[in-house]
Amino acid sequence: MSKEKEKFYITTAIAYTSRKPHIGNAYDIVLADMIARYKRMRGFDVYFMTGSDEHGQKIEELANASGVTPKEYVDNVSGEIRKVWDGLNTSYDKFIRTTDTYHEEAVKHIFKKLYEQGDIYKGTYEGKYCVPCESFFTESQLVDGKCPDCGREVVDAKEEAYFLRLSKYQDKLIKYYEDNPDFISPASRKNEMINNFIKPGLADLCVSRSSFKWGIPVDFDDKHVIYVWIDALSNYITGIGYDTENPSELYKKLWPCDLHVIGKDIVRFHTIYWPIILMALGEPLPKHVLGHPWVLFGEDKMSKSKGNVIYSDDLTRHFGIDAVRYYLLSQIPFTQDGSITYESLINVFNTDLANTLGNLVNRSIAMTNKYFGGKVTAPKTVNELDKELICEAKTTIEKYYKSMDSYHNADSVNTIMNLAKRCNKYIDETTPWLLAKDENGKERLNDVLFNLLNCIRLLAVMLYPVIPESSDKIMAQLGTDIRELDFTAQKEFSVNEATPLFARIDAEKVLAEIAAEKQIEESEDNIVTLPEITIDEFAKIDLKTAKVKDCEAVKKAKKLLKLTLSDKSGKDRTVVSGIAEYYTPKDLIGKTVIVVSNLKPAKLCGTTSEGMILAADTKDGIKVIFADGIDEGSKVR
RNA sequence: CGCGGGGUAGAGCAGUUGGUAGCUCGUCGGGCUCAUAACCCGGAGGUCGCAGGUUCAAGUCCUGUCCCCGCAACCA
Repeated sequence: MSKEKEKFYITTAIAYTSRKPHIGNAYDIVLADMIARYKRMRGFDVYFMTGSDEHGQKIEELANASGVTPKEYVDNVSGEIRKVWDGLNTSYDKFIRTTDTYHEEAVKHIFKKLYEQGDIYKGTYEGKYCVPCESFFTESQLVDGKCPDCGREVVDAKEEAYFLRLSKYQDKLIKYYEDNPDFISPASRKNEMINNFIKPGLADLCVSRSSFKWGIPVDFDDKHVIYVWIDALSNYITGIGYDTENPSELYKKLWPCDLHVIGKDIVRFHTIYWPIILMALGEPLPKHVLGHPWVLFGEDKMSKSKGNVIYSDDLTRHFGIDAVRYYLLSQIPFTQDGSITYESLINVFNTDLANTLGNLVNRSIAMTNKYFGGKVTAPKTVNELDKELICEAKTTIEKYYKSMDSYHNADSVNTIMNLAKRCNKYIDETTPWLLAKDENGKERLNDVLFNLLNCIRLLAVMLYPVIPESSDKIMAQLGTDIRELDFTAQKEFSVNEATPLFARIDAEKVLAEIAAEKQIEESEDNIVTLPEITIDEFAKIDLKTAKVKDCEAVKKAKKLLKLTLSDKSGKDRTVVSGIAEYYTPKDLIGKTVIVVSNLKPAKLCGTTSEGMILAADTKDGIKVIFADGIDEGSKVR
């Protein structure tokens, strides 16, 4: 307990408050939590910060759509984020919100300082502008040189905006990379940054917007709000009391940050923009950025529109917090994307937690109670089998330190579980139940059980960062609180009653439960009630039957089919529909469908669509509504 | 030729600087009974996407090629 504890400042990315985070978003903080708990265990004075990113156009739009103010909107979602983080038993010290007053003030000061010293300058943002849509587009966003939203002509336009001079710091940044080879991990991400962004030359970054209001205003030019880069990234310093004039004691103690834990999609912002902002401020750079992969659902990226989103509270309700943490921390690879499914989670839970670990703890403690009334003492002799076990325990600890220190979380867990398996094997090798039957076996039996319990103690300690609650339970059952990772630290055990840690999960039963829940949810989703409309409003929609004369896939598009429809009006109608995943052209030709014929034409992937055909969203995908046998061109109402 | 990631046992993954191909689950067979139908041992199963090249030696380096997945485009 020295006063000179080394500090360790760790952060997660701050979560965007557009909607409730799913399990993939939560991976970020669970991973950071494991590292934070580990570092505390190793005696560091840890400061662990997370939070929510609450500004931007999208929030403004979402708030409008749900009829609340942006602040009300983000208050709600930020609360949800905290609930999810807490529901995963994460041990953060501070939760920052970018709408916190101190943050907003500090960001204004940062922006102003950078402007005054010339690192931010006022320039013009040039692009293509669609007047009716009031939107800017880049050349690459245009479809056939026209507005991607409405298909109309766009004009060259300029808008005032503030820019951050990145180019000025380019060489310094490269030098920092060279001097600090460990700055970015995994290493592959670093090459990506250098090759794709730095080498081609850094373009100055637009750091303000005037197209929306929900942001921190530029205090010397109130037409503009500060865009996400400077706002969100600055949280890492404002959250610990940075300000351009009088940074806090906490800031002086903690900065530079030891580790930013972030997703691979934002590595660029944290390894290029963020260091440059800091260089411009004259502050030291973070020591390490860890860009972790994504958690996919099965093969797919989780997304609301795909309907494959998994939320951590659903998972913890069924399987417990530690099961979810264990899965994330043991099954997601270091560099490439990992995947989660209910089946795989149940499988890992049963084999690792219930069978290997839970059963080991249970059988060992049960035997100690049964044969010795719960008390065993350190052995006086050590035989070959014991030596092997103890040796394995020692190398496990070394490997554990090594993989944890390089943030290879899954490797660490794997290493620990191997020791648990070794313990199970030790039981087989030493056959305690036979020793118990032999009057002369008592002393040997004591030794065996002590060695076992002591290894289990080491397991519990090492697993603490992964499954803190279960780790504490194991320690409680062992009746010890000695947390040194040293085999000799423990001299005797007086264990408590053995109660199962993880009850095996009946996969079929639980999967059926989940499926049932999901169905209820979906039917609730389908009952979404839209505002009432009058019959006159309905009459504005011109629905007609039409025959599919021809159909082909739209080139360059995965989801689109181009249909040529005949409705007796004398003129064929082209409709593009996003059903290519469910229908082939052959399925549709000759069929009669219902078409919304007075829908405003739109251009999709270069093809103009003059209407839309009716189809139902079902849990098995999209089903076109056919009207075979009805004369084409009939009015539908 | 839009950008990026990947193709290693049935499934999911490791394979550091090139030197006899590993792990988990599953599967088949055996053992044990302290324990949560758990635990332990053994077997089967891979020409490391394909084709060339460099090398005494390539999953590992180089070239070409095929396929898959993200992003972008797109769900009228």
